Amino acid sequence: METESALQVLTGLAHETRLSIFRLLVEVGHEGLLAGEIATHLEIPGTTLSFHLKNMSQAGLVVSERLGTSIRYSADFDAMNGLVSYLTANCCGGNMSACAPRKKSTRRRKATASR
Amino acid sequence: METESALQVLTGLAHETRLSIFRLLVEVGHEGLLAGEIATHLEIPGTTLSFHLKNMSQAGLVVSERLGTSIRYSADFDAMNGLVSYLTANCCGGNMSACAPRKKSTRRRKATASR
DNA sequence: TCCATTCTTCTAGTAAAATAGAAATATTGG
DNA sequence: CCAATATTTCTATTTTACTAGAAGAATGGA
Repeated sequence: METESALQVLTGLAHETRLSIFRLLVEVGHEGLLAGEIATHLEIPGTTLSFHLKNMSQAGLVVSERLGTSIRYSADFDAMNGLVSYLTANCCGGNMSACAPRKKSTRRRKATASR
Repeated sequence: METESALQVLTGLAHETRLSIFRLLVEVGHEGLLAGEIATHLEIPGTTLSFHLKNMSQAGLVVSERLGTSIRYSADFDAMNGLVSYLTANCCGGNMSACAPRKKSTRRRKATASR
């Protein structure tokens, strides 16, 4: 995965509405939902939904199929799975074990709590 | 992980500069880099870097430690790992195997736009 | 063909995020 | 205490993203 597409996937999820859409589609599984069903479920206008679905579709987060006058959308896990590999590529200069979730005993949080 | 913090993590990575920062810190490993080293490496002004590091710090993507007049930043994988679980939570109504990379499915449902 | 559905694109207005200079802050050494 | 260094916060400006109404396009039925 290239930086460009990793950014698309991240941007495709980094919005409250789009994250809701994705998780909803993840929950229902491969059969997905019709655009209208998503709009009703999340209570957002169709035009707004369409804007986000286009974004997510280009990012590879969802796939669509037309069914009559409706369009069925479903989550595509491939983009998300690829993202994780991308984020940890060349982790710790090749020493992957250092990237494993650290144990609590060795974890160190920063002392200066910003915000 | 809650939706709010998942969004913070995603937003924390969904920007070209911040993604570069994160991957750079992932590569160098636990020892991290000083803020100034990051700025030099990525060729961005210190104020811009600081803006992004604050963002990422609040998202839990990086941790910092002061070393004299410098501040050392390093990647924290916990937030990213938690994100993946969050994204696939309740996947396919509990049928996790359905989330594995899929084969070409011809399954199809009747187009009823009810609800 | 004409019409009702369903969804998308167009468009313009609104909101949010990013940039970077100037000023401020924390630290250490003299 | 003062100066030098590294970084952050403040601020204004610019850029990008989101929203949603109106209009347009695809589909299937009568």
